[in-house]
Amino acid sequence: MLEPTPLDERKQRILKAVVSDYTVTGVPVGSQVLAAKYFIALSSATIRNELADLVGTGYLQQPHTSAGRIPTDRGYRYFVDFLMAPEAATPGVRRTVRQAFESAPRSVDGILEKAAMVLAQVTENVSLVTAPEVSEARIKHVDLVSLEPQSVLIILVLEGNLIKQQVVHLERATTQDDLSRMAAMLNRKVKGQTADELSARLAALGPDRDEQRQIIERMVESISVHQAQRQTVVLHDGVRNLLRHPEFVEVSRLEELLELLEQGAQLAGILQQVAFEKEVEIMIGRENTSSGLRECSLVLTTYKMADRVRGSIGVIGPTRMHYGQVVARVRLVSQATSEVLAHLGN
Amino acid sequence: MLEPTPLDERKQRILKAVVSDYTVTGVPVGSQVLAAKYFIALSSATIRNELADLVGTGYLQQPHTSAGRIPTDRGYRYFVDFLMAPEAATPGVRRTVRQAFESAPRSVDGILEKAAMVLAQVTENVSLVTAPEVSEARIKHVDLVSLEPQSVLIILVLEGNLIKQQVVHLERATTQDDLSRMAAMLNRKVKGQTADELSARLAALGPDRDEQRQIIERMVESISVHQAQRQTVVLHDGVRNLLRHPEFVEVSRLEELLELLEQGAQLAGILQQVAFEKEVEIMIGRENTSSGLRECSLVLTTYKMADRVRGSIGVIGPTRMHYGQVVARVRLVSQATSEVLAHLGN
DNA sequence: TTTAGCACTCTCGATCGGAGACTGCCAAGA
DNA sequence: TCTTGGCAGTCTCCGATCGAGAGTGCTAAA
Repeated sequence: MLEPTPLDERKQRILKAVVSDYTVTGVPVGSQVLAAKYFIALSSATIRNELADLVGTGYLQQPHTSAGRIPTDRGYRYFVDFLMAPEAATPGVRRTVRQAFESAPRSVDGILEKAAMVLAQVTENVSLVTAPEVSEARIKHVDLVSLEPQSVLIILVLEGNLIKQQVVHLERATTQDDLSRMAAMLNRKVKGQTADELSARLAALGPDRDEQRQIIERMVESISVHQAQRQTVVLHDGVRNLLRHPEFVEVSRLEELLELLEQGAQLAGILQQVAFEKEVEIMIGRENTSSGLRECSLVLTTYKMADRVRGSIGVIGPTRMHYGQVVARVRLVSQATSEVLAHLGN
Repeated sequence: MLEPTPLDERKQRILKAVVSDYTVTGVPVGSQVLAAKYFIALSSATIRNELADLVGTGYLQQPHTSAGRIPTDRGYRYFVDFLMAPEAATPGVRRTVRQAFESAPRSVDGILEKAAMVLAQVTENVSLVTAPEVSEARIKHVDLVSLEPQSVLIILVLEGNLIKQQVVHLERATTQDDLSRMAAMLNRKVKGQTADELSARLAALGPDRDEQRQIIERMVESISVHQAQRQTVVLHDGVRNLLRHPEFVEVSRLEELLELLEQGAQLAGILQQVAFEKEVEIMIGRENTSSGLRECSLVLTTYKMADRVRGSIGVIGPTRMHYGQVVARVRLVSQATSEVLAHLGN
């Protein structure tokens, strides 16, 4: 890692111009283009000198000797940290997002799916959405349904109207009437508790009351962090958008990325760790530990749901992306999603 | 469409050899290769004559004058209808499938997801799975949960332990106690009925009993055909497999296909109409109405669940695929899926 | 009906060369 | 000291050319 080299104002303007031009055209940008489009007062020779410096300090690179310059990961990082102008989503985009949610089904899953869809659409990249983290969510309602004599379906309604289900096997046959009574009792006992609280109380309960204990254990399991992590679903949409980017003409890159998307677990890990601190987190190229993301950037943020519950939402695209615009749109969709989720019950 | 030309036995053998060789190598197969590998008794010149005939009758085509022959859609169709030897899945594949389901979560969605995953894996193509068609499924249990004073969550457990949920808004505020009483009553009334029966009885009920009527209406809606069709989810997996096939090096084809997969509705239509008659339905190339499937083949069948309920499962791949093997594996996964679904409640 | 022989066609890959785009460096000018 | 014009050098890209290789269709003989 190079130590942070301070950039004087002109170098900053040149770096900014290179990033801006390159993200739009996709072509390495040369000194003449810069002089003509962005720095009429300067000659191309002067800009060449500056460009050589920026290459030396690691902000830019040349694909080959006689080509223009393109940003390095470091150059993009400097750009997003210091140079990027804040952008606002255009009215057209706002309308698209609003309309998308209008046709969303009134369920958490349905809304998140719509969010993934519209985010992919407006950013023209692949969108990612994790299911909400529920280990701290309070339980709102429990229901027990007899499937077979010794087999019970547990239905949990959590804060934010999120529904979890789990099948449990009992040692003794139990009728639906028994189950209904048990459900009524459980509702009195567990309502308003979180999984953590429940599991603490469970430990204090002792080994008696077999069926009930078994059921509560399974309830805890189905909403605990461990479980959630193991099978966290990462929704994604918009893979077709990637095909339009010239950086994916060689199929091998696409293949790595697809594998990452289809297996999900590794991505889930990245999404869970990240993005709970800053408002929007950007990870550029090799900053990602995953080798499949070597030439991709992630723009991530979170969405909220019933205050305590939340998940991650964002996009993944080539490092050469219009960061300002993507950030604005990711933020917009995240806010809209939170809002729609908040109104779910009304 | 050419009228069906009868093929003598030697032409059949040659067509079969061309299809077999081409599906493995991916290279147009010439008269010399055929003579050497499949017809030692014949000279290449004889085979050339036969090949010319097969081109004339539309079973084969030449990419260009000096290339070997490849099957046309018609050639593939003849092959799968009359020439294809039945194959059985290998023990290795059987084991893979069995193991995949062992780690599946005990829910319909989870099992179908696993099915899509393992089918993509063993066929090395894109797998497709529709959600089960539930309009004829009997209702097993109803539960009503108060989300907000005027907002109720309906939870329906159907035959096969399939869970449907729906949010409904009431005109009057209703407490959870009221809802629980109503649920108990509904359970007595609607248990064992199908959506169709329920909707018929609803019509006879008259306009009184507002809340209850509203709730039943929504129940019917959430499991009726129309609703199901509108939002039938088509699971798919294994897009990365396509990248390995040389027919998808040009990205435009991939793009069309991805769009079809990501929007889903059109595919859902194809999957629903098809494959309820024969055991395994094969659609080859231009037999598909969708332009995105011009150069693809579908191999589809159904899976069962609680007898009445069923959905479609299959794969989509390039027309040049090993049909015998794919058919065997699609059938295997479909059977395994049905079996696992049948044991869901035990 | 089958086969050997042969001329012909087309693709594919390698090679080559020129146009174009930029650069780096140098020396002169502000 | 910074800037600039000039210029030689380098590299990619594109199109043309060419030869090898593969495979065919046709013809005439078996």
